[in-house]
Amino acid sequence: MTTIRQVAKLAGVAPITVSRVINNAGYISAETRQKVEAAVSQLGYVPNTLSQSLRWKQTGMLALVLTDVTNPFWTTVARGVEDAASEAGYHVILCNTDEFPQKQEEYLTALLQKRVDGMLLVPARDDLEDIQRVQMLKVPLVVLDRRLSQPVADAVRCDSESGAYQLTRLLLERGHRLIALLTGPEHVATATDRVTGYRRALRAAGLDSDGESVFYGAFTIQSGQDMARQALALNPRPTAIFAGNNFIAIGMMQTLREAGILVPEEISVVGFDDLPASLLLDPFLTVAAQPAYEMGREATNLLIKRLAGDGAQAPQEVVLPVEIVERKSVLGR
Amino acid sequence: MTTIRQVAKLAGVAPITVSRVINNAGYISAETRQKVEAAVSQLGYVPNTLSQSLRWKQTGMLALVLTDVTNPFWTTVARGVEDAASEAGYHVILCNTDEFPQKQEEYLTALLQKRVDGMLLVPARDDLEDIQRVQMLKVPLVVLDRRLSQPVADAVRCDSESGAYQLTRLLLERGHRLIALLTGPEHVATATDRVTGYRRALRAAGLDSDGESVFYGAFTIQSGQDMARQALALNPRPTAIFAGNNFIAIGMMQTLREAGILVPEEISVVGFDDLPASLLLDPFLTVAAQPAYEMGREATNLLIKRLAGDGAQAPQEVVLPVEIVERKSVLGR
DNA sequence: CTGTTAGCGCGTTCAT
DNA sequence: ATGAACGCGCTAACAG
Repeated sequence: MTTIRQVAKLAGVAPITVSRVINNAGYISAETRQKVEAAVSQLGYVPNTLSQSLRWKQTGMLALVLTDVTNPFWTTVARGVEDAASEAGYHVILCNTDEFPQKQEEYLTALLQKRVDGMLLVPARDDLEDIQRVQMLKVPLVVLDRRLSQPVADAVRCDSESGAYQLTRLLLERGHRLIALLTGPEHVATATDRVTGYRRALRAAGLDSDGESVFYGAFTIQSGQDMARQALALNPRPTAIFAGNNFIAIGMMQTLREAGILVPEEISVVGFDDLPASLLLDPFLTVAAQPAYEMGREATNLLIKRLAGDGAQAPQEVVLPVEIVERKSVLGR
Repeated sequence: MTTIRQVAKLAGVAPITVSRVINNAGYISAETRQKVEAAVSQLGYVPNTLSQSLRWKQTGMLALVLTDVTNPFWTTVARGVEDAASEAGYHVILCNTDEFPQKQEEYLTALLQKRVDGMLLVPARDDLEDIQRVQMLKVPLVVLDRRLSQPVADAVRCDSESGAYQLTRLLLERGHRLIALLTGPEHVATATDRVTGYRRALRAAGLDSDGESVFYGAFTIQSGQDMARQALALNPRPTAIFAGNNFIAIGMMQTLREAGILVPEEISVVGFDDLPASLLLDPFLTVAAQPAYEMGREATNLLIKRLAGDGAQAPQEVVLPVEIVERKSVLGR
């Protein structure tokens, strides 16, 4: 590929002059500019960002490390990140960890080596090691979606606890007293926060721990199926099920369908995370909807603010509200 | 951040020795290796890939330029790309063009400047300029999903024409004679190829162009709604509608629902692109399903093969078969 | 087995 | 308004 030097030679000027033209820096006579621009287009010169980054000590790249873009929730978050980054002139590298801490570690290492300017991370575990490694190198990092037990970094997430509280309360108000909660892994805050909100609602309704039935699993369809089966085997059987995320909800619904149990006539259900309205012909699940796109945007904007020098500030935590969307999957009793 | 020189100094060796240890290149005595590794971990040294890329003339980055990750079809393609790239040690930069040629051009420029090793492109238009600009710079490029009128580059796509032919034939065999096709923009091959397949099926069934009704629009829900409304206004009204992609299908279904028209009792419908089974509780649309994940993988592997030096070969075209999945949205008449 | 020299492509600094 | 020298961090090529 052409270099700045070759352009300079053709234009009969010094490399630095070409550099100035390209970056619109310093004073350049109209005439020289002409010559340089002619040479640039004649040779099809494309500036090398690697070299620029090396000098400028920044790459214009952000990393988004999440669990799985295949989930529409994350897709939407990713789109929010991409849009916000793009507006600020950044590019985004996307990485899927599939919830594996090891993949996360490998990606973080690679991204640090690539000298990304900043990172957005959905932590696979509530573990500080990886995060602190990044921070040690002064690379700004925003934790996305999941609360860490130690608030060591900027974070943007939704209010899982409140959402779970509201959903549970909604069920309680409709007269349900046996509500099963199917949630994610015990080491993931979004899973446990939803348990907390659920419990708080039960307590507030005067139910003690006998009224609880919480199943921990994974945020997957398979796990949703499994947990739903277990919940249905309970005696007495729950009159309502609360699915801890969209995939669990789908798995749960599949199990209910197979078992021939009608929703909401025979059992009421609610879920966390909406599926994009666009994907559903007939949205019927009552859910706590998280503002996924905004989450992506907010997090990215926060990150970019840090990059702009807002570095030494104390970690900031942005908690976005969830919206309860009542549809057709809950019946009173 | 720490540099190789600082590590070298601490370890009491030359920078190149550190380099050798890090890259496992050349002969290094166990003792020296020890010292270097100690220094590396003591300083928390992280090699700078930018500099390496500058020397090695490769960045280990691929670009995936597509229209919109928010569409589950592209999400799945993206995941295929990511997985294949990751296995080969590449990272992926993701860019959404939203079908805007200008965005595409801007992204390509930026990606060339970043010296990505290769590109996967879903062209916003059947236009050669952007592609040739990339090729001029000897950056391998694979065209994804959409056939170009000139086969100038490697390409991986599905057999839209055959899929459309089969779907149309399926409807014809069920006795339908008035079949409306709602497709994408006229300048996008996946849209027009589906028209071609549709026409071929009609011809084969002995129907002339009077039997045709094709609507061109966009691959969006909104457009699907609009085109469906137009199709329903036809006199006589079609007995079947063929949606040219998943989003058009969703829009179409919404319109049908609003109009109170029962599927398949009052009208039969088929679609192109499956929605991931995982997202649907009750898949009922008969579709031509494209192997999205495999498309992503295949394209990436082809690209990587080119990167490995298989460069001078003639452009290769991989056409993947689509699978007709019969479900519940078609009724005979 | 280890080190020296030089250069990847570009931009800051200081001259002119 | 333009240029020369140097360095960003790293490694290939060549010593020794």
